Amino acid sequence: MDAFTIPPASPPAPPDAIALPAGFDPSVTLCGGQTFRWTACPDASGRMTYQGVAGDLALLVAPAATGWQARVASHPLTPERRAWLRHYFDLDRDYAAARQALQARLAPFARFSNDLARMSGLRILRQPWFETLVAFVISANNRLPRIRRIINVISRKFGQPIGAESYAFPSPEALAEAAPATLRAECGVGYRDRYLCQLAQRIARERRAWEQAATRPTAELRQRLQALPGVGPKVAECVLLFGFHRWEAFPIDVWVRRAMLEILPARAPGERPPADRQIAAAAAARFGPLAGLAQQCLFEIARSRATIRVAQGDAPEYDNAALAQGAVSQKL
DNA sequence: CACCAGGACGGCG
DNA sequence: CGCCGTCATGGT
Repeated sequence: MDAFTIPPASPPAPPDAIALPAGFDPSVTLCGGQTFRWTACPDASGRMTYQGVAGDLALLVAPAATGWQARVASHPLTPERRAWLRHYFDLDRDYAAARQALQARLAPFARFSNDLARMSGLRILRQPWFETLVAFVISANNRLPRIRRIINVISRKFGQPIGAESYAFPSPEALAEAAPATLRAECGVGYRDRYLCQLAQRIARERRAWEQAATRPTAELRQRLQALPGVGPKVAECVLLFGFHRWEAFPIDVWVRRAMLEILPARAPGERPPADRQIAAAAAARFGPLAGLAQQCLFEIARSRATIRVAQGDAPEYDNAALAQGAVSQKL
């Protein structure tokens, strides 16, 4: 037990719902880049609510008298399901303490330090690892809206129905039945079709070994993940963080790479941009066991900066040609 | 139309 | 090891 596993004080739990901690931000947590199974939709009175699937439960996150609450829309809320939801939302971790420590580590970087306040309601969900694995194989060279669509189509075609209009993500065995041509033509996974077939068949065949692997040290689990088809360094880190909840994992994608250029020591003009290995080392040194949370904050901050500028019709905020030559964009 | 996206893979020097 | 072209698909 470390300093970040102290149970936080939670609002009183209603009998038929889970109370989410004060300050919880469903928009950045459920509709950001870590899960692809939630959609925001206003209710009859215009208030924003969030519908999603977690495991084999259909959920509704809605505003309550004090903050947000999560209701199970598909099943009665038994004590077992309540415990499962507490685990899913990671309620036994003190995010206030983690955030405070992260704020201190980012204090030298004013722009991040300021934007970090907007991420105060971000939590790292504890998602089922097989779904996470498949989702982030699909995420490679892809965009968030299309990833969400693909995941939902796959669930509808191969997963168990939950209630009227929701579907659980398929088991490895169920997904292993899918033909590559079906995944490509009907689910839109593109060239990732054979990765997904091989992946599902292998996990189904090695299911017991993978349940054991979940208890192994991060370095070993990382190595096993990267040996899977379609799983490279970045996807492996995402599965470690979001599927196995290893907070020392630090996924480096285009957004995080751009953000970390601000944190790494300034380079001489013309010097090559840092390799991912160097970025990872810098992240481990600066963030340590908070690397995963730091990464998700940096990701959401960098991406929100871009969408704000796009919405304002401003020029692109990142000049990729300049970045390739080693120059940091002035607007970043 | 070109370019990009939560990259991975195979081939090459 | 590092680099580089390629890989579907859909949105700007």
